[in-house]
Amino acid sequence: MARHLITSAIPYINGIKHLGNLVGSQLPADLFARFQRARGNEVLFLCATDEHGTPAELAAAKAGKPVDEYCAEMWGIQAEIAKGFRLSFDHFGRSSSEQNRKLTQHFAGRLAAEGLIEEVTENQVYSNGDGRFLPDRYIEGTCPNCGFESARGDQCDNCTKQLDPIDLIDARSTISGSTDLERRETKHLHLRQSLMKDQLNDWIESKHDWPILTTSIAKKWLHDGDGLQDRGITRDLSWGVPVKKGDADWPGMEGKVFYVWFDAPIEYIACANEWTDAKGLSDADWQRWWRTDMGAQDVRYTQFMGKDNVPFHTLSFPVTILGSGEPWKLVDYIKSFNYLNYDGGQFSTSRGRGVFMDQALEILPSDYWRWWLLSHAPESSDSEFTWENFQSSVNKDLADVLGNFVSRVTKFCRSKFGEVVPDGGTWGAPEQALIAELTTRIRAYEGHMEAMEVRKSASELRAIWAAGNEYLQEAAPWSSFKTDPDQAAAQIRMALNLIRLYAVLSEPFIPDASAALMTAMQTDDDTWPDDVAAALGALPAGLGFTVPEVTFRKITDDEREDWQTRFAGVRD
RNA sequence: GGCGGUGUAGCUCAGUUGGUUAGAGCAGCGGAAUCAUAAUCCGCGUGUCCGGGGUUCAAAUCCCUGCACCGCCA
Repeated sequence: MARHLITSAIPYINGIKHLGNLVGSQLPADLFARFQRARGNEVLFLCATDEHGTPAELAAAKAGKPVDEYCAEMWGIQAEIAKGFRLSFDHFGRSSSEQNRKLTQHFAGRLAAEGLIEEVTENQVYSNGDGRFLPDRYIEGTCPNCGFESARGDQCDNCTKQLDPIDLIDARSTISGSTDLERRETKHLHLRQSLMKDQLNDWIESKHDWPILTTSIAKKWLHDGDGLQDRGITRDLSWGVPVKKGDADWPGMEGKVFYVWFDAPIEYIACANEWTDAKGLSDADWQRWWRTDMGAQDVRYTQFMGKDNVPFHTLSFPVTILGSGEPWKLVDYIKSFNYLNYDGGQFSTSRGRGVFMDQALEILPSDYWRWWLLSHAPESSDSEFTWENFQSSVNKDLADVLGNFVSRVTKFCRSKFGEVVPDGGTWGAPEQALIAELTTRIRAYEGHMEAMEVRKSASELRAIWAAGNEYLQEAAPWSSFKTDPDQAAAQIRMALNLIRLYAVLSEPFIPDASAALMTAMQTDDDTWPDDVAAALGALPAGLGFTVPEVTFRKITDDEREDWQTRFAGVRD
């Protein structure tokens, strides 16, 4: 039995994510996790919220709440929505956890001991009005170059000139508007990534089977310009993991915290510890997933993320892992995704453009979204969501091809044989041909799922559904019933078994519908069809079933038009 | 500005290391069937593979160049 450690990029805490975020990491990760579980493998699937940093502080301030309270609340909301989408995390953690605090400090201590951390004195802008240092992008003023009035501290959006915040005319804090700003010296820690450039390069170069998107982004950052740069890993903030060297204080770093990108990926590990703590398990139970000296040597670790997260996962986090000098599990495969666009433009969190996860669940059950998003996952390039495409895909694939198959089979059986798997008759050439085709297709499906070829998997699954309709058309039990009821019984018995088979195969994509079909067929036999012929005999003659309610309803033109206008505008 | 990505049928997209008449799903057209959520099944593609050069026996696929759209710039 293989062991799969699977993580999805952790979503930032300040608000509800849109469908583009969902399809770029959590959803395909869930697909893979569900598939591996269905194959009987051991899976630990983790995700969490990324909670630290200035945006969280500002969002909390805007909501009029203490930041920890705000984060706890938003975590609850995100966790609830994740459940709504049936994301099957073994644990949904928080980067602000005690476990992550300790582990982040531990890694910092190890990296310091390995000579990978450098203390650097910098000049940064301090706002007396806010009582804090301000990151460049929270400073605004008039551009000394072009006179643009709301140039940001790092760059003027009008003339694109790179700026130093101190050069801005009438510089002010965008947080409070205060103009009482000054330069202050402050000390920060830099992670010396550049020292590990060659090691990282060798590692990336060895990954021939990774998506080109992943390796090309990693190589760009490794080799662009002066090559991989060291990065500051601390900030003058209060909301974050306090800077410590393991358990020990870090002289000169009092009142500072680690920068989010340092502690966020460590949460992948800490999350496993949160999981064992929540379950009342021992440390050994999470370490066997994360420490190659404590049982993780046979673990295969796969990460899922959008392309914007690739640099952190291919370079920064590996520096933390490798640089620690300890036997932590390094990622084996990084599956990255391009962006999903919305109706001719980008999804926009700030402008409220597009469909957000909570809104999606308000208008349709999760299976509809899961199917469309996964079958259109932006794997090779950016892809696009349009309501027309969503409507036609969902109606055709789910309602017509799969849903109607279930309907026609169960209703025909009910009218001719009653709500029970009919007895009599035997398989002939059409059945053997069907088994042969399904065997070929199911093996292909498994291959694509194993390789995380999401779109290809969806397309193969759809073909497997269609094969049922093709078989019915050829067997025509409504016709054979008139002359040879036994033959019709064998044919419909086969068709009823196809429903169970489809439920098992489709579960990673559409878990709710799958469960409903299993219930309707009155079975809990979810054995994977390694032997297709045997799988098609799982429901024996005499077994009762119920005709399911409409498995997938259709999206009407009126609904589509309504949603189209509703989600084009601005979200409150 | 620098870097990167994308540009293939009306729509959404496949096209591995260059190699037979460039493919799938949807939409459209024609037919079959009537068990079913008017669903299903079968058949049907005269596409400047963004434009222009080049390499090659052979390019959607490699090189140069132009255009368009998009993203990133710590």
